[in-house]
Amino acid sequence: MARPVQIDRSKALRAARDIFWRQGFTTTSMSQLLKAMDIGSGSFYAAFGSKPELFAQVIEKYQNWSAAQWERIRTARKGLDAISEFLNSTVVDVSDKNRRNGCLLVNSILEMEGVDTALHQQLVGKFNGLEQRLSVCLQEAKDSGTLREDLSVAEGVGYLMTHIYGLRVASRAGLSRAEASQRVQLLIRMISTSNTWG
Amino acid sequence: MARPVQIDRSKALRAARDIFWRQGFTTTSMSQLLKAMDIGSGSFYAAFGSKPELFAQVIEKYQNWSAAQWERIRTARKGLDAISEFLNSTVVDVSDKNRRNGCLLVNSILEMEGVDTALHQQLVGKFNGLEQRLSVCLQEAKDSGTLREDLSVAEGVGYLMTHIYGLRVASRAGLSRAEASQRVQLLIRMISTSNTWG
DNA sequence: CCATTTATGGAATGTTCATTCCATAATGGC
DNA sequence: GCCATTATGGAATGAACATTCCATAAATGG
Repeated sequence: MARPVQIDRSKALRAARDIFWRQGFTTTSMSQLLKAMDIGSGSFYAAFGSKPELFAQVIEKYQNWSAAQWERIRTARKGLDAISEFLNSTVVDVSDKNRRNGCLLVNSILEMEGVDTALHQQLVGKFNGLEQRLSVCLQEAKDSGTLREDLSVAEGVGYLMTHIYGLRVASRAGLSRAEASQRVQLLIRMISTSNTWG
Repeated sequence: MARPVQIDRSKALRAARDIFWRQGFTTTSMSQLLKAMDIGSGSFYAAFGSKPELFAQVIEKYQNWSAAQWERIRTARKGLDAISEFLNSTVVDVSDKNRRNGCLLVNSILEMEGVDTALHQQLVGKFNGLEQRLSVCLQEAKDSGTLREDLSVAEGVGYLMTHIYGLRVASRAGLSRAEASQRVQLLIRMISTSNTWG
């Protein structure tokens, strides 16, 4: 019938994700984007709508990938172990493969505040989901006695969120994978019951 | 002799700081900037050089203000007290006066990575200075026995830096002043010797 | 192998951007 | 009160931007 689609959609989305990750949404121009995705502008607008719409799709896919990784970890581990593993896996992801890029979601929260309110809210919402998942794990830790007695679950969630944000910024400021890994170990140690480490 | 300068330089710099703080460097256009600073383009280029040069001047002034605040705190307090006071004062600054803006320096580190390498390095350097100041205070705390015995000064610095970055992101994600203040209290409690809090 | 349909990439478009140019305004010295 | 000098704000400029347009390419059914 008609000419078939040549674009490898998921490959193109991955390329888009990487350049947005490296440079941010605003700083990445359409010409850079098209070159990185290796498609022409005609195909681009047919397939993805517009630059902001593409960005939303990238964010969505990134977030799905991150949530899937969480589920994978959850099947094997519980409580602080699960949290520790999650932090380590994101540290690896953040500091190793895409060096010095931090986290696409965190970067975008900072970039979009006051610029694109709808997208900013969407991003904040994704982190609320993370808070709930952390909360479940902390409750498990409390029940099993591995969480420091004087720390409430709510306090623990705030504590962890600060670290999750902070580690991602630090990685973009130049923190190495090894240093980040040490920081993760320390922060887990600090919320564990004292007899498990001292 | 000649027509005198009308521009109130420091007022204009403050206006520029606030709009960069709210929107970031890239997203802020010259027309927005000129309107906010309330000057014409002729005066602007005569007084500040260019948009990037202005930004560097704003960063410099912001950093000087921040360093001055640190010195003020240091004259009255030592050890963990000084750190606690510094964190609280920046939390107030970050969450109260310029709501939801985070920290101009942290925002800019994320924004400038891979975009303006020179400026990014300049910013990272400013945080190295902060690390050294934190290091001195932590050593004081160790000497006076208020720092948790099992925590080295180096570990403590990393721990604090992660929090400092993280709190600023969280504030831009919507964290209230009160919540931020609680998180500061908690993080100080966690690195204090146990007998001082429980 | 032609007709139809749709994907494609590059040229064209109109807007917005940072910057420069310039006529005018405001001062002090004469 | 005029001259020299420099600040000023708005108009002019040219580059870069996101998006649209379009001639062409690539496929299938007849």
